[in-house]
Amino acid sequence: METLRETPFTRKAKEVIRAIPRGRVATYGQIAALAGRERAARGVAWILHSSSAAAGLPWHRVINARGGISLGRGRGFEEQKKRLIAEDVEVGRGGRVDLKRFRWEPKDGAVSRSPAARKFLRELTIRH
DNA sequence: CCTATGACAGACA
DNA sequence: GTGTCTGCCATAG
Repeated sequence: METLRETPFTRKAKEVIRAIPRGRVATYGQIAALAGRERAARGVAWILHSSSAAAGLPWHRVINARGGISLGRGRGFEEQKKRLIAEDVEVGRGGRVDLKRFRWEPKDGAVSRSPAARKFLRELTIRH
């Protein structure tokens, strides 16, 4: 695990992650979009796999776009599942979470408004 | 500048 | 549903 360098992106991404409420989850791509970088999902993953940055963040509320826990068995999967269940998020076989029910849907003001964030929120509304 | 490395996402078979 | 492939991006050397 490396130490993370503080940049505007990492700062914003961490802000977004901190804003995820207890009992809800967000995807890597969602965090990236809300942080203003629609396609930087891998950048978000980089931030989280760097323990120095994950410390103090509700990292367990971040899952992949398929609604699954991305950590491997024996490499954090069990811990993440346990933490989610502890806040009443239903986690099924293979670490599956129903995004339709547990995805965090930030209201205006919950997160800074970048074009990417606005687009994400708009598309989320359309899906409803 | 260049290469390597992901807790990714989407498209497609 | 699974497996593969490709594009993408931030960050570290």
